[in-house]
Amino acid sequence: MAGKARRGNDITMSDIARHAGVSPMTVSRALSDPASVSEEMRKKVDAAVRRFGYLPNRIAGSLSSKRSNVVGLVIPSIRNSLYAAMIQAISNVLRANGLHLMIADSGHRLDDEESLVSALLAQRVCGLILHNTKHSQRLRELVARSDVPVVETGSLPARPLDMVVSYSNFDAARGMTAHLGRLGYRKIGFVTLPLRDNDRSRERRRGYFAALKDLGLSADEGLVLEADGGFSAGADALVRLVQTHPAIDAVFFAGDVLAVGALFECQRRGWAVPGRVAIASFDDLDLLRHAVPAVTTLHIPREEIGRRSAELLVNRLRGAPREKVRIDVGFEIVQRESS
Amino acid sequence: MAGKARRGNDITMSDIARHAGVSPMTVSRALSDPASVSEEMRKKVDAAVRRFGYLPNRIAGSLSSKRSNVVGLVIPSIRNSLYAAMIQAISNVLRANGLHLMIADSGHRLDDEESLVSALLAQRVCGLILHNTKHSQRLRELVARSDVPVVETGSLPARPLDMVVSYSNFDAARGMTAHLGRLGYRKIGFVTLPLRDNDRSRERRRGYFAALKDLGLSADEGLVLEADGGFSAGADALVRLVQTHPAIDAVFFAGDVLAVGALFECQRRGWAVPGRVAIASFDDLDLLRHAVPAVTTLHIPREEIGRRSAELLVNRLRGAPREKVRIDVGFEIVQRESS
DNA sequence: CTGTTAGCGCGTTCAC
DNA sequence: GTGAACGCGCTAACAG
Repeated sequence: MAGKARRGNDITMSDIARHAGVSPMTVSRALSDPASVSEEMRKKVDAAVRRFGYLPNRIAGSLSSKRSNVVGLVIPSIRNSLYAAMIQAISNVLRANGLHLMIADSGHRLDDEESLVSALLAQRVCGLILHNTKHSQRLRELVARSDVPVVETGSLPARPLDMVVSYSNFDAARGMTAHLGRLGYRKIGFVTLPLRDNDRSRERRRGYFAALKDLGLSADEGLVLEADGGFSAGADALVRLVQTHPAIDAVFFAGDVLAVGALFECQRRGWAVPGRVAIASFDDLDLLRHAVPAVTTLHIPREEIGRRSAELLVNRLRGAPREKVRIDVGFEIVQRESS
Repeated sequence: MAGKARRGNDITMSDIARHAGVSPMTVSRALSDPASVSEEMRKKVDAAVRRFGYLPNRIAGSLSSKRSNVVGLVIPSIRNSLYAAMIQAISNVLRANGLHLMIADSGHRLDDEESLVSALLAQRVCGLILHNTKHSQRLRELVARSDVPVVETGSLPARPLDMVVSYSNFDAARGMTAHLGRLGYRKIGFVTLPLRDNDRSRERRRGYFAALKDLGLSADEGLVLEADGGFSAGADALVRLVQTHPAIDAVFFAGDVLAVGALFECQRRGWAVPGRVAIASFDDLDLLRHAVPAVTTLHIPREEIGRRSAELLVNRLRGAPREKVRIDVGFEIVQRESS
């Protein structure tokens, strides 16, 4: 499946050259590096370009120069506002540097990630950003062979492909759990997103247990629930926890909008937050700040992650030496009214 | 700014051909149309491909065949969950058809849209989806000359570039206002997103006024407020309306999360919704269904818009005749507790 | 500063 | 069913 890119009578660089009375090479230079050409030539070329509405063919340019200006991005799900801030930041940085963005959605599936990366490499992207750090073996080989700079994000892997910009899911979850402990909560529930094929979720759960241990609280598997994303899932999880463990005094939702769903459920049932049960969330959605009560959460600098990832790629493309970079952007605990 | 796409010793089709003991042409065929090659050849080629981890160079392929497999998408803002559902749908359809997606963010600026489209056309995308229907003259020329299929969305323009898949902002806003009238509300406020460079916002406002007229209600300019996006903006707008027009009994928020911000503000102030003031929103964010009270809103089938837009492109690329298509996907009024 | 030559890695086209 | 020749539109490398 593919389509004609343009009709037959497309205007080429030679056409422009002919009409400007110069060589194609001069046109090429006038367009890509105007300073390298005399003003007279430049004017002639510019005039012809405007007159015919010439658009250079970047495909041909890329093939010839062996350099592309497209960066590939693979994310687990486009439909997740968390990533939107990151993508926006990536897009801004790339654009400021004349680069373009090709986005692919892996749907949280590892094998799909592999085929997407291979498709992106076939398109000869000049860099890759992967929001995922657990990869198939073949993906690792593909990437290694391609010699394309890669930034991984989403977590801090033990064995990075190349560069990494992320925060530690373990530290963050541990930090929030400890925070709740410090506030005096003693029976802290934990609701996680699906753990399968998702090391980010697993790290968060590990962090939760580590903090319990630090706090000298006993780990009760019954206080941990796995939930799909979404408001209802959060609501259901909260209700189940409260009903099965009436002594519960706080719940930490380690994912997407779960906490808000739970909060709404409390409003519906008239359970005071944090009076009956405190609520904490992961990720600083705008929503959380404005909800009533405002929700305690972890602020992950998603925008910064995007920006710095893109900047690292840009630097590499500009010739920065190939060295492993590992940036931990950290996180922040935002204490609000819900805890 | 651009980067080496790969190191020098990249494997080419000729390399594979040599090692498989066949001609490059056979490799090409074995990969793009396996059925056109004898099983023996196919096996030899496949073996060599796997052995060397060969990845065809789609850049070269596109240049040679004059067909690309990348679709360009321009949206006003990546950071807007409304578009996420649409993008996801587009991405799914394209992927199922072997196409890729290049995303650009115009930041709601018309001149940026123009330069982005021209960059995408330079990349020789095989199709374009534009979430915007008001374009610069040069953009219209660019697109016309390129002969690339285009789908516009976001509203139903009087003078489409090519194909259109959208709903009518006018009809939707009018429908909701009429709905509020039918429910008995008589002093209906209206909060719009910025009107500048945004025909979608303007259409919505027109729809609001048209409905007031239909209802025989007087149009009071003081009941109309322009607000930036975001929760706070919605909250502020509501408070201002209620304070300047104490008799107000409903407010229709024609944009993004404004309604939710207002609802939260009501919770904070103890204003009953819909007792003191009814609230209606535009666009069926998940959030609205789960808020307390659940918010009356317009359901715009964003996912359908994305899916059908992509399908139209795919059909064209498959050879469907070039005819103007205009699909109105409609909308639905979702009556909930807030009105 | 400008032009010439020679590819980039494929697919189209036409022979066989 | 397979191969050889040619060209896609541009840029690297070198010569002038």
